[in-house]
Amino acid sequence: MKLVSFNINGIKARGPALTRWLDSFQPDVLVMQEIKSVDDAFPREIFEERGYTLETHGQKGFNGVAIASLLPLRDVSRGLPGDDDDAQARYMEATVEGPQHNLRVCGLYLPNGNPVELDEAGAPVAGGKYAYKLAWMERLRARAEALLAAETPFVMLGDYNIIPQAEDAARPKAWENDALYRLPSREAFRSILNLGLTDALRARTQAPESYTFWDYQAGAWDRNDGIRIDHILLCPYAADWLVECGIDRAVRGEEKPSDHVPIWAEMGV
DNA sequence: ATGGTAGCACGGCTA
Repeated sequence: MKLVSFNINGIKARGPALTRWLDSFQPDVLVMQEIKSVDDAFPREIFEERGYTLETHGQKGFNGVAIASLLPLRDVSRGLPGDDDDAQARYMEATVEGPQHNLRVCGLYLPNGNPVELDEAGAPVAGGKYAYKLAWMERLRARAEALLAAETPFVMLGDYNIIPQAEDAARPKAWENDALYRLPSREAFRSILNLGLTDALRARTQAPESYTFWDYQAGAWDRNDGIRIDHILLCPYAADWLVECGIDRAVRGEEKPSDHVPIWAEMGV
């Protein structure tokens, strides 16, 4: 089964590029981020004409996630547990019924967190975007812990907005104080990994320049000024089922691309 | 310190 995460940066603008990629790559399960659409305005025909089941969790203007699957989906849930007041559409889950195993697929769009607002003691300002990011990551950690405790095989994949290590950025120095890379952000990501999850890409390659995002600005793609922020994290069961993992970098050089590219995992489920 | 680009939706925020 080919499982993919792709931050498409706006479903209404991405139609042609997305359909070209869908027809060539033919993912079995696709989780999308930044659909930037309400559910009713999502052009479902892109997927339904190709035989996909589509589940969306949208909001107006920003954010929004979706799951498309050729395999049956059940028990779809929307929203990350832990804060009933969180109105941002950034998380959904569905169970994919594979021929051999069921897999809980958790699609996520982790908050960017910029600008970083700190008080005089250096603590994140309550109500600020950086505090929201860290709180969201703690909720994600708790969700992973709950799935592990239930022994539910799962994969958490999406746009994490986290650069895990220096080798995951072309210019790490430039990101030192950024919410995507500053130490507390990386520590929060590590604490999720340290539950026993596997970074699928790093389990299969140590290749340098394994980037998934290049800014539209300042010719970042032409200069290969990229960062690795889209990740596939596997629970121990899922890590055993991982066959291969890669990044479809060429998509970034095609016409009217997203600023992210797909990251995929071949899973023996 | 700013600007550089893109998306949604049509003004300004988000990234």
